[in-house]
Amino acid sequence: MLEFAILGLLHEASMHGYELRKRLHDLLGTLRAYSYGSLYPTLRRLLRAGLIAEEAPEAEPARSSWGRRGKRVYKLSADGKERFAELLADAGPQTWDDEGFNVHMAFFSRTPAEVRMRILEGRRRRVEERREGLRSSMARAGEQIDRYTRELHRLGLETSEREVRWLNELIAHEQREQRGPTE
Amino acid sequence: MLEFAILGLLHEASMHGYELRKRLHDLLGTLRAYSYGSLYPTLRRLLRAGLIAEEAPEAEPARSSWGRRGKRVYKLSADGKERFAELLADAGPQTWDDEGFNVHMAFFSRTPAEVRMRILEGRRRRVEERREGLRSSMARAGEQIDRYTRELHRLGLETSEREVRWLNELIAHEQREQRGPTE
DNA sequence: AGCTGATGTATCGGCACGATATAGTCATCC
DNA sequence: GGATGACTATATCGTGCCGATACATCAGCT
Repeated sequence: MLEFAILGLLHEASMHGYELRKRLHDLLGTLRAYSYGSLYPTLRRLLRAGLIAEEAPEAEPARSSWGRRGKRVYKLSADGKERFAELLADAGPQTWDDEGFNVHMAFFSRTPAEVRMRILEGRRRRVEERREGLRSSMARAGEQIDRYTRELHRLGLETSEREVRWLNELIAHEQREQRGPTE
Repeated sequence: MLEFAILGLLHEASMHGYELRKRLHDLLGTLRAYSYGSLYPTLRRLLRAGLIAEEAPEAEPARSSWGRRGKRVYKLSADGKERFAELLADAGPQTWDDEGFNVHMAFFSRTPAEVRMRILEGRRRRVEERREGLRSSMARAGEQIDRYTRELHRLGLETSEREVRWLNELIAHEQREQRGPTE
């Protein structure tokens, strides 16, 4: 997932790690941390795999003897663009869970319309399952259950219901666009 | 966090791994997976640490030569109860994030009242921060931003606002209880 | 000149994950 | 009676992500 997010951000512009992390943060809110403990190892992995490359450091010739460890700027390689396109076209199970859905949605404007639709519908199914799970768990043992757990379930249920409605609106909008994009 | 959840569940009743996992699931919904890949290693860790113990297998003398690998039933040890009490009394930062808060709230009826209050208030602060982050990010760049990202932020903002209201109600309820428990 | 806070790269141990293997039990259906 | 499949149950492997921490650079302030 981090790989996908990094590829997508570098697709917009070349960046160094620190900036990448900030962009990840306001892309995903506090949903995920994506701290340096995962960012830098992933960056190295992508480098080794040849999906990203290090940009030349602007002809700045070895300032001190040890060099200033200075800003490594990463850019997307041709392979990386291809890989990103593959991931964009994917609508598998990992695209309906919380973090996967958020990341994919952040890149929706570059996602093919029918893939968008499948992701949206998959996500809806997933949230509906959660909603039904909570409903039945609240119906079972209506009284004897712990007050705090009940409150927790109530909030979860309302949140699921709202998300389903939100998804319905998005899906309806997509359908309208597909039928008559210029109308 | 898993450690805390396991200790809490075993505090109610002795159980084997499979059942433990089911109970974890309807405790936490689909928020966390807590698959066997984390459950069994954690169980072993707790065994080694002496916080839980294996219950005697009911005098069933080696049914076949290799034995039926049968049900390992775990129970809380004295140390484990102590450890659970410590964790119950904790209201640190990890109790305000999504998974931590959910687990702690599930054991709220066994949590001291003032710890409950501190957790609730900490959680509220956390959610308010998220809410403010989303608000400012929506205010910044009001137009130019991607339509899908905007929708994502809108849902997140509404969800945060609802959760803050929900927390306010819970906190008010706690205060009422603390002032006049029997009224 | 010295402090502070933001920028920036990097690693460590540990926790949790999904996938997968293995195996016993029980009901159902042909 | 024996095949099939659903459920119960234990266990491990590789991998990804986490928080904490360390270490540097640099701009602005005082």
